[in-house]
Amino acid sequence: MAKLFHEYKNPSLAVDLVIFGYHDNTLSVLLLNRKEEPFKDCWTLPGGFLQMEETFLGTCYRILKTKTGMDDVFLEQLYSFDNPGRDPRGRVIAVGYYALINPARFNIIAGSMANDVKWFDVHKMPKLGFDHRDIFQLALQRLKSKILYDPVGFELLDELFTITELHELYECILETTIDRRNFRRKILDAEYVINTGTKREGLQNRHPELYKFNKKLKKNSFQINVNVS
Amino acid sequence: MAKLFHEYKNPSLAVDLVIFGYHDNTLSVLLLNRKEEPFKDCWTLPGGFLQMEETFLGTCYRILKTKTGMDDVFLEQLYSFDNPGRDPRGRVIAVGYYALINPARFNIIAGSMANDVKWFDVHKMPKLGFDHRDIFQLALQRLKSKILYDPVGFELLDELFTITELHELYECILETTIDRRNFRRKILDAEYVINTGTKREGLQNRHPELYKFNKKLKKNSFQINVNVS
DNA sequence: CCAAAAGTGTTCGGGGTACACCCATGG
DNA sequence: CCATGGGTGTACCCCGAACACTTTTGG
Repeated sequence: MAKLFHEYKNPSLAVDLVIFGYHDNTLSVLLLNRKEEPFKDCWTLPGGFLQMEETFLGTCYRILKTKTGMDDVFLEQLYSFDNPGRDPRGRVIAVGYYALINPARFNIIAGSMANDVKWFDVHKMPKLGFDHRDIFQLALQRLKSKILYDPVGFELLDELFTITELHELYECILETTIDRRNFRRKILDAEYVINTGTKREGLQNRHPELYKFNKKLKKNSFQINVNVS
Repeated sequence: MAKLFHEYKNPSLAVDLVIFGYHDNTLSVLLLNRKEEPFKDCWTLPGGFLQMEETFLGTCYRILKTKTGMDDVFLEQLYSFDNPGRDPRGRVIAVGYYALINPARFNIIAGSMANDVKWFDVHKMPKLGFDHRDIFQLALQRLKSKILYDPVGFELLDELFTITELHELYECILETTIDRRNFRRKILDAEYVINTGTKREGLQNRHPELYKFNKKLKKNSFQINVNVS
C-alpha cells in the first residue's frame, strides 16, 4: 500500500450551522456577512472546514466558539449536502447541523472571517450564499416536526420559563394557534416541565408560575397535534 | 490563492449502503464478505469511496450496479458518521444511505471486491466490520419509524400485491401485530393503494385482490399506530 | 364438504378539541 | 376597581381499538 488514504484527492468537508435563537416571540437564525470571496458581502450560515483530527461536533463547537462565543448548546446533525456546484472554489461537501440556543445567554461577536454577525427573523431572510438557503429550509422543517414529539423547545428559552412562554414558542415555530388550555394540560400531563414553586415577579398582572424542563423526560412521551396545512 | 481546495489534506469520504430486502416474511440486509484488509473475511455493508465528480447518489448507484447488479431503487440518506477510529486505514467519513429493494427483481452478484454477497435476516446479523453495526441499526430504526407515515412499504414488494402481503410486511418490520381489518381500512381510506381489479390466481383458497401503489399519495396522508414498546 | 385465507361492519372507549369563567396583580 | 394575562374544568365527538361471521376457492 503506497499512498495513505488522505493523500488521494478528496472533496473538502465543511460543516455548516443553522443556529436558531428565539427572542421577543420571533424565531431567528444567525448569519454571517462574509469578508472574503466567494460570496463576499453576502450573508451565509456560519461554517468551517473539518480538520483531519476533528469530529463534526468538534467543528461545530469550534465555529460556535470562535465566531459567536457560544458553547454548550443543543446540536443535531441535519443532512449532508453534495451538490457538485455548491461551492465555486471546488468540490466541497457540507454536513449541516442545527443548533438551538437562547440568545440571551451569549454575546454574539463578529469573528475575523465576517464583517458582521446578525440574527435574522426566519421570515425575513436575505438571499444566502452557497446552497445555504436549502440547508436553512431543511433545518426549519426539521425543527417544526421535531418539537411535536421531542422536548427540545426549552433549549430556546431561559432555564426557568412559564407555560405561556412555552406555548408562545410553539405557536411561533409552528406558525399556528394552539388552544392554551389544551396545550397546558398536555405539557403538564406529559411531565414535560417541573413546577419550581417560584413565580415570575414584577408584572402588572397575575404572576405566572415558573417551570423548568424535566430532564428525565424521554422522546416520544408526548405528542402535540397541529392542523397540517 | 495557491492551492486548490482538494489539495489540502481532507478526510476520505465513503458511502455505505444498508440495502433492505423483504422475502418470505423476512426483512433482510445485503452484506459483503470482504476479500481484502481491513476486515478481511468479515461481513460489511456494501460501500465505496466518493469520487471527486460524483454525487452521493452517484456513488450509491455505482455500488449497487457493480456489486449487486441493481438500479432504480428507493434510496434515502440516513446520517453521516464521523467517528475518527471507524476505519483503521485512516480518517474516513461515511455517509450512510439505505435502500429498499425487492430481491426478486435482481440477481445478486458477487463483485470483484467481495468473496461473497448474502442476504441476512435483520435478526440474525453477523458481527460487522467498521462501525457498520451502528449504521445498520440506525437504518432499521429509520425504516421502522418511516413506514408509519410515509408510504414506502411497497418498495419492498412486487408491483402488484395483496393487502395481506402489505399487512404482513408491516407486521414483520414493526415486529408487532396489527389488526387485519383496521389495517385494511386505514390503507384503503388513505388511498395508499389502487385496486387493479385482478386477483392472485392459483391459491388453494379465496383469490385475493391485487393492488398497486397509488403514486399520487403524499407523505403524511396516513398514520399507522402501533403500541410503542 | 372441508380447510384456509379473504373480505366485510359495528360497538365501545379514550383522547383530542372546543369552549368560558374566576383569580391574582399593579396601577 | 379596573385592565391584563394566568389558571382551571367540562362536554362532545371523532377516531382508533377490539372483535366475529360470511365468502371464495381448491382439493
